[in-house]
Amino acid sequence: MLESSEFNHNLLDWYQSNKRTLPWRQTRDPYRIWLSEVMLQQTQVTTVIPYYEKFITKYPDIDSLAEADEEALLKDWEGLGYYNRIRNFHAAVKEVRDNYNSTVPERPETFFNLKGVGPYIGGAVQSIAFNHLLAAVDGNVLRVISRLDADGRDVARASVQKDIKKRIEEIIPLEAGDFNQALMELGATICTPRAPKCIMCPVQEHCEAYSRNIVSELPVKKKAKRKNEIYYNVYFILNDRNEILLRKQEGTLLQGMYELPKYDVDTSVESIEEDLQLSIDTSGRHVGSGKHVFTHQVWYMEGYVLHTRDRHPDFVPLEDVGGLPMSRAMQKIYEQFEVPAERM
DNA sequence: TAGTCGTGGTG
DNA sequence: TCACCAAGACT
Repeated sequence: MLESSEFNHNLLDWYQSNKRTLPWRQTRDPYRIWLSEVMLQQTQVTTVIPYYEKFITKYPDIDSLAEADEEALLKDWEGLGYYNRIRNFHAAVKEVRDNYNSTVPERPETFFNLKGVGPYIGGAVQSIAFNHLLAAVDGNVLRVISRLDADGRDVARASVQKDIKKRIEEIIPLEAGDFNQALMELGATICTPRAPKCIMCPVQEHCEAYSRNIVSELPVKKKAKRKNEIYYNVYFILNDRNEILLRKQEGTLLQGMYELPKYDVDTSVESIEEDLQLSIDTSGRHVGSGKHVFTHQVWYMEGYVLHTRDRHPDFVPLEDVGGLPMSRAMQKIYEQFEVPAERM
C-alpha cells in the first residue's frame, strides 16, 4: 500500500525537477486543457501537437469553436482518428456557450454531463484547471498503480478502473493537477510498458511489484481479439465534366467522412449500377491497391476506374476533393489515382 | 460487460 | 512483420 505523505512527496519532487509539462497547461485555461485532453485520448503527444496548434489558432475560444461548421471541424480533425471525438466536443462546446455563458463549468457534476467527457477527461480538466481533488486515470496511471500495488486484476475492467480512481482520490494532495500529471509522466517515461526504468524510479521503495520482482508481469490485460479482414473494390467513377463520385460514409465507422464508393469484392457491376442508380459505360482500369489497419478491422482495397455519362447528385469536381474530409484509409487508395491523373 | 471507434509509433 | 499501445468514451 502507498504511504501517502512520503509517496506524494517523492513523486511531486521528482515531477518538479523533471517535468515536461505541455505548454498550454501552464495557462490553466480550461478550454485549452479540455481541447488537448480530447485530442490526447488514445493518441500520442507528438501526434497531437500540430493538430492542437491548428485548432487553437482557428478556434481560440468556446465561441469560435461553437460557431464552426461541423464539416470544417471534421476536415481539420482529418487524420487524427476517432472522429466522434470532435463531434462530441463540438456539441459539448455549443452547450457551454448556450447554457453556461461560454464559461467551462467549474462544478464537476456539471462538467461530467457534457458530451465526450468521461472519467479521465473530467478528472484531468477539473484537477488541472480548477484544482479539484479528482483523479485522472489513463493507461499510464493504470499501469503505475497496478505495479505499485502488485494488483493482478484485469485493468481493462471498468470496476477495476473505478477502484484505482477511488484509491488515488484517497491520497491525492491539494496540488491535484500536478499530482495527476506526475503519475502520467511517471508512466510515460519511467514506468513504461516494456523495459521500465525501475532503477530511476522516484517511488521504487513504495512499489510492491518491484520488491516481488514481478514488474514485467503487470499490468494484466486480456489478449486482443483477432482483427476482421475485409476485401473491398473501390471505384473511381468519373463523368465527362472532370468530376468524381464521392459520398459521405454512413454507419458508425468513419461516419461523415467522404469516401469513394466501395463494395465487397464479389459485388457485380450490375449491382453497383443498381445501388448508385447510374449506368457504367467503360470500366476496368486498375489503379492500385491499399491496406489499412483499424483497431478491429483490416481493409484490403483494390481501386478501379469507371466512366459514366449519367448525372448524379454526388459528383464532385476533382479539384474540390482535397477540401473534403477523407479518412487515411481512403486517402491511401485515392493518392494512387491522383498522381497518374495529373500526368495525363 | 464487451465491442466499437483511427491512426501512428515501437520493439 | 506483427502485436501492442497511446494522457478513453460510448453503446
